[in-house]
Amino acid sequence: MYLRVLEHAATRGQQTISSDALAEDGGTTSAQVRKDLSLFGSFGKRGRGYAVAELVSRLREILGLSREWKVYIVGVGKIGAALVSYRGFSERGFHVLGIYDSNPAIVGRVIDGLAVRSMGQLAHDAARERPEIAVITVPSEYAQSVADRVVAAGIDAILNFAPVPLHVPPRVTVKSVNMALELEGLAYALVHRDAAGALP
Amino acid sequence: MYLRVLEHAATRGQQTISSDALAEDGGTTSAQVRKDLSLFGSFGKRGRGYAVAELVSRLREILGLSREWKVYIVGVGKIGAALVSYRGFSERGFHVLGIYDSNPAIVGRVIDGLAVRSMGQLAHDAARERPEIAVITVPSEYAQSVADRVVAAGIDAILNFAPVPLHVPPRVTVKSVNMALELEGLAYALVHRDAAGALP
DNA sequence: GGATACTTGTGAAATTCTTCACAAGCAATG
DNA sequence: CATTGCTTGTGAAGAATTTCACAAGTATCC
Repeated sequence: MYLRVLEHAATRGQQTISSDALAEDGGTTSAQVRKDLSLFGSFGKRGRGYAVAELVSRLREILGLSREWKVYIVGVGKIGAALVSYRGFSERGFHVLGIYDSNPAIVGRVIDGLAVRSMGQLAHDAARERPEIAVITVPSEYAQSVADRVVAAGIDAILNFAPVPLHVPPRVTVKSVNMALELEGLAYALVHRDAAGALP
Repeated sequence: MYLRVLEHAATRGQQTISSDALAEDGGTTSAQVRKDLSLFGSFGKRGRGYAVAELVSRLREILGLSREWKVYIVGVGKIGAALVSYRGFSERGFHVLGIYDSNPAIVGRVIDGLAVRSMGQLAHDAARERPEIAVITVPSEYAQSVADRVVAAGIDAILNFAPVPLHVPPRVTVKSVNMALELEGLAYALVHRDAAGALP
């Protein structure tokens, strides 16, 4: 998130930025900013703040964004298809090079220049292309079994859009995006907004 | 998340569930489950566990899911369009009744039975239809100004898909879904998986 | 009906995260 | 070159969250 704020500051031609300004734009506090950054090193100058360009490249390095990542998208429903051409991925060096679906009516269809491959090919393709990340956008009921296949294919990172927790071996990292859950959080906030001590 | 696990258990015909089983399926610990639920009351029976059906309805009530919520989607790009017909929303009582875009080439197009309305209509429509929630799926650079318009239209809850923090008055609740950020978290995990003390 | 096996709810302890607050460094100013 | 105004980095304090651990309640079995 800091990286995003910093990049925005850079496009405005800003040379330096204080922890206070970074906090303001990022929706946190200056102490938090300084503590967070101090985890990785000492990037600022007292009295001046942080050099925007330098901090951007440091953060890119730390986050692992100074290289390309190969991504498979599994599940070509509405969401999956939308993600294939999502700017936000390619902008950050995430390169989608394979998309998969189990539905024969969808296999072969071309989306954004990429032909949908059949699930059966996944293990074989992965052995050759060695993608690091799989995005799972299949219905909840299939999410776990798809995750198992992805893991078996040697992929160690999963971005899960299904609203169920996935069980994977410890070498695999899973991050989940759960839109319905967030909406439910909003419903909760709306119902309890007047009540004292609402859940954060 | 508990609700989802419970509903799954219910479809299997399960009558009761222990905090241990709930934790296992939900990816947490039994103590956490009990503490979480105890915040809202005492729903279990010692020696038995929780009655699945009862806990489901209690959680639905607590989360504010025992009613319908009216939702506007603002920004009909790939993601926005995909969300219009996203099952996960309607299944939970979130009813999309208006979709908006500023692009005249898109306004009027029908998606899933719903005509895209122009941004200019938003305030007027909202005064009549009184939606509770707005989903913002516009490019980052417009997200804040769209949020301002949504807030001005009297909507108090925002689900933000743009990868920037939104600044809103305190009466408004914002939840963000940040797919690119999660992917970056995966990249970080991959880069640091062998290093000791990786970021959680 | 007593023994056994489970399981909750919850204080207390442990851990993690956030905020405070200030010494120390840098830049601008006169 | 001293003075003033900012700003970082970081120990220490404070707050929040998670885990531990166990008394007490429930069901089952013989």
